[in-house]
Amino acid sequence: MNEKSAASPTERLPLSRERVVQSAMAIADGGGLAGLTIRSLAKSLGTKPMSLYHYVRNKDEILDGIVDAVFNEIELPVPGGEWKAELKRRATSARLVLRRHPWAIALMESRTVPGPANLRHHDAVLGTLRAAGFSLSLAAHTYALLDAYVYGSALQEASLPFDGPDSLAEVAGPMVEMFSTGDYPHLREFAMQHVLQPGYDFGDEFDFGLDLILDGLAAHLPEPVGGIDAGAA
Amino acid sequence: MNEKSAASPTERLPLSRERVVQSAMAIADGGGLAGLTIRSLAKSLGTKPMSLYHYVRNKDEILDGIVDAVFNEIELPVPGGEWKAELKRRATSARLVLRRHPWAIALMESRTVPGPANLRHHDAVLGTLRAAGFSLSLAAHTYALLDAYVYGSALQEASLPFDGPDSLAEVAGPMVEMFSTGDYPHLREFAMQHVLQPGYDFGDEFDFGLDLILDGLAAHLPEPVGGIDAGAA
DNA sequence: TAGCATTCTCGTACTTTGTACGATACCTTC
DNA sequence: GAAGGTATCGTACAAAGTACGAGAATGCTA
Repeated sequence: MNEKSAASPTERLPLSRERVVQSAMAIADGGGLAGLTIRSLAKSLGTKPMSLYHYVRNKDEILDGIVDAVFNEIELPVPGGEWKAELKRRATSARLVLRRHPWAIALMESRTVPGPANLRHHDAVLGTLRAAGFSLSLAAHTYALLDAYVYGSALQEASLPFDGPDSLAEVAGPMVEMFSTGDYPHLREFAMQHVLQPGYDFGDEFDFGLDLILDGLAAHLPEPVGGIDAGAA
Repeated sequence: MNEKSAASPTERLPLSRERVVQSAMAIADGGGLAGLTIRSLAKSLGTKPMSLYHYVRNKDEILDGIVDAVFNEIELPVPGGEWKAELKRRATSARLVLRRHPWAIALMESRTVPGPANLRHHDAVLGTLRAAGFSLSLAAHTYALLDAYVYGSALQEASLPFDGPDSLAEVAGPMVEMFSTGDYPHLREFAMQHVLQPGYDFGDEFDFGLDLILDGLAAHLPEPVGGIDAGAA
């Protein structure tokens, strides 16, 4: 009865849809999507499972919520800025965000109703492209290409058996063993001579592709009229 | 006792790991990953849930199995062939396969132990690149870039709310409504003037990016010695 | 051919999960 | 303080993965 006022101030905050989503993200970050259950979520909020259903219709709505929260973390490009730099900044940011929340990738496929952050994001990218003189058609190509690359890169990184150059050593043993059978000669060469060499970091691959794509896109743009300040003269 | 011989020949086939995996794929194709349960799988095989556990350790092993089965459907590039054509063929094939089995994309992120078809696939791609004169480092870049693009494109297609130019009309209504608020002006323009125009097919975006990437890669290759049949003269 | 061992099948039951239903506690407004 | 909405949650059920171990089928040896 009166024990409510004695609890920590943190969990005395009233429940809200926002707190539910925030907590859900924290759980997914810590224990993956599998660790996110209504019960674990309720516990982390200091409440009981059924209380959450006052703020969300069902678990799917929570998933939609955390996906949109992820989009919210991605830096938006600024329409009117130098398009290459803007797109690179947002791509790099998106990739970092997805690395921080790898569970989001799997979710994106299943959530078909975009949230407001998602829409805002798309709008900003399209705005940047249009301001830089991209035709609608070229903007469509560009958007599809860049997004596919960013998401695909995130997907690759998420499915790597290691997590940066350090823990690479941990899987090196089994890897070498697997290739010792003589099958997969090229994979073997690739692993031994390149990936397992000191200094290799898969994360570095990202920039190569991103630059290649951006440069390729630039070649598709009509000549900038002025040539000094990127946009229009 | 004697009712066994009366059943249809189809379900009289002895159970096997292969049949389990095949059936699991069929279920996932038909009803998505959510429809694939041990119970539904057992029923489709004319048996009972626990019988499956003689052939697979657990459900995860089934998921690993169907992911590798998907890789098995992708056309391998032929090392020694014209690299651009080979890579394009395998990328196109991969994308078609992933469109046929969209559930595979979500799985790829979670499965970290590659199956034999997966390894064979990687080996063939690397072999093709090496035979074409790609350095290990450039091969790594290329592999990461192409795979990211293919998987990312598949991910995009899978999360589209529509499924080809036909059913696009179905979502046009809600789309237009959503944009009528005045937010998202660029998205609005994009939807109205481009995506919702007759003839637009998102599937066409794929080739643009693929060609851009392949052309960009070609520029990174050292000059081909002969110059007749490899790259550009 | 008889007996035994191995392989395969599956009935039962426990655990974890999402969530429906309805009761309780709380907080306002008169 | 009574009334009525708002927020919380106790209980319970259905669906799913799978542990356990019993029974049936099959093959192998003598």
